[in-house]
Amino acid sequence: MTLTLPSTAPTSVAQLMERAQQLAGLTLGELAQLAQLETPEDLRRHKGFSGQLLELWLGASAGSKPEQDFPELGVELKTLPIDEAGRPMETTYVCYAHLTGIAGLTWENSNVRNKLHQVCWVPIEANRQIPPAERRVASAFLWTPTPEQEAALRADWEEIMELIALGQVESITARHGQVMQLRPKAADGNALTDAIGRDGQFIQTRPRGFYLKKTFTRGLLEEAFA
DNA sequence: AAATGATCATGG
DNA sequence: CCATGATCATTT
Repeated sequence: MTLTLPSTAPTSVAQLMERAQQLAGLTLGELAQLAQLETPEDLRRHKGFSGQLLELWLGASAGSKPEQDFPELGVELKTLPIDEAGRPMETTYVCYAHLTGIAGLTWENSNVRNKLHQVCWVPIEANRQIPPAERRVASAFLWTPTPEQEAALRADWEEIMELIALGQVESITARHGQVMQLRPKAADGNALTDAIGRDGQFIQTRPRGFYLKKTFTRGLLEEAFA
């Protein structure tokens, strides 16, 4: 059978995962060609290529929205670059971190929890030695945090958000958090945004985002393929 | 070698 | 600038 681009969003989680599973074993080059797209020689200036290609193949709504990729299904799509041993090569970006107006924000209504409540992970071979076009999509899997995983995510989120609320954002480094960290997330070092300063006043600082640490996503791969 | 901090492209 | 898609590249 011929693989064709979906014209509509999946209507069920099962259909989404079925679509994802059909992509396993194919290369990014093959998927790009079938979608009439060019595969970049390297991802240096095309960092979002893999993710956007998979969005297309799974029927995710295009564009940038602070919501899930499949809002009707409550599912977020994440590609996960893996090495030859099947381990994550990079941390995983979760979402932008608001640095002001966070009073009353709780884990339950946070963007992080919303995004990670249900994720369709699509591992992709990503060894730097393999040209993007030859990288293969691996077996996708659906994940919902276990109570233990959610507790760990929540603890990190609460620790980091409290520091932000207390005006300590500039003292937060990627070393904070056991499974999730806060790191710069911007076009360049000149980007600045409002944050709360040490004395409660507004300050300008580099925009930040939440990222899942590799040890965490490595665990997800292990439990999915154990 | 691994991890942290920095950066690239795109659309609204 | 915010937010999406992430990976790059310098520092440890």
